[in-house]
Amino acid sequence: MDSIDRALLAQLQVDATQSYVSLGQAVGLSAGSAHERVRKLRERGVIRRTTVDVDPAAASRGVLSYVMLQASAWMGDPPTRDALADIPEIQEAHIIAGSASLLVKIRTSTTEQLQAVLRRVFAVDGVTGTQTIVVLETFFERPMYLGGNGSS
Amino acid sequence: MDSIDRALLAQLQVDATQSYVSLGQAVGLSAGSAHERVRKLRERGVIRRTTVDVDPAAASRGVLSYVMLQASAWMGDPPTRDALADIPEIQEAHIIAGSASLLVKIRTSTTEQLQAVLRRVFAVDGVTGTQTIVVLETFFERPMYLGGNGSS
DNA sequence: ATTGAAACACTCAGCTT
DNA sequence: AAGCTGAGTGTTTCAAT
Repeated sequence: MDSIDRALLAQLQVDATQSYVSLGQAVGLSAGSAHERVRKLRERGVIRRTTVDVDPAAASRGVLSYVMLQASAWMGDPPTRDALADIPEIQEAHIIAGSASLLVKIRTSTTEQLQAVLRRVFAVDGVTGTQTIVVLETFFERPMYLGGNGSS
Repeated sequence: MDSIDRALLAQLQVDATQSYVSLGQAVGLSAGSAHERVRKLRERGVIRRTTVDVDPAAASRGVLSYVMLQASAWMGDPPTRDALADIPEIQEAHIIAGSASLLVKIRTSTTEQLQAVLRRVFAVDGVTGTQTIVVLETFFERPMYLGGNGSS
């Protein structure tokens, strides 16, 4: 992971459809070398996948909320994980430090559907309470920053 | 936006590198027709961009936190937006309903660097308080669910 | 890391349903 | 309007340097 790899990642974050010729130009490498580096980044799992960023509103997922879950016991185990993963509207699930135990990110089409999802969340073993944060407007959502310090 | 478009989006979310031949096979269309539909999805902004999913740990961004900001005044305006956007470690910023005013997602390499970012956040005009949630472990982060109901 | 060549995929125009 | 087909172009991919 040197500065060229980071530059390649930054380029791909912005546009993963560009050719290896333009990728190479952007980082000062031939197309073949750029290709080889990207191949290795994929192989090593630094690049997890190439994906498409879908507009939530266009996909009828205009309601975004974050829900903090209180738990009666330790919930950092596979059964909890799987129970949450079974709820498709949950996009992220994290174990957190602080007064709650878990934080989940939920996207639904309406607040009615959010309510239905919350009902399912409440039914997950160990969940004793929820605190819901509804997003009114998203300022921005962007790729992870790769600049600044980088080791290895 | 019919069921074929949704199937195409679901396919691309999982793997945006696949050929239009395989995309077409997955949804029962020729490569040319699949291509034409994807082109229109991009044109209409349903597909915002094709990007690469980078492993945060590999990119020295292993510390994930969510910070809720209390505000002394309305912060839903461009100056606030821009001030937050100027902090590269902030990956998302949302206006929220509830006791706080804003929610931001921050990725840093260390908790020390998180502290430095929080100092910058506190310096943003109108911010009167912060509540930080540090993620201990991420269960999962996955693409937005596109199934279920879909209109238009 | 580069080069060059072969294989492959994308792209577009014209045609059909 | 939407899908199919086929030819031409550009890109990926790989072996040799």
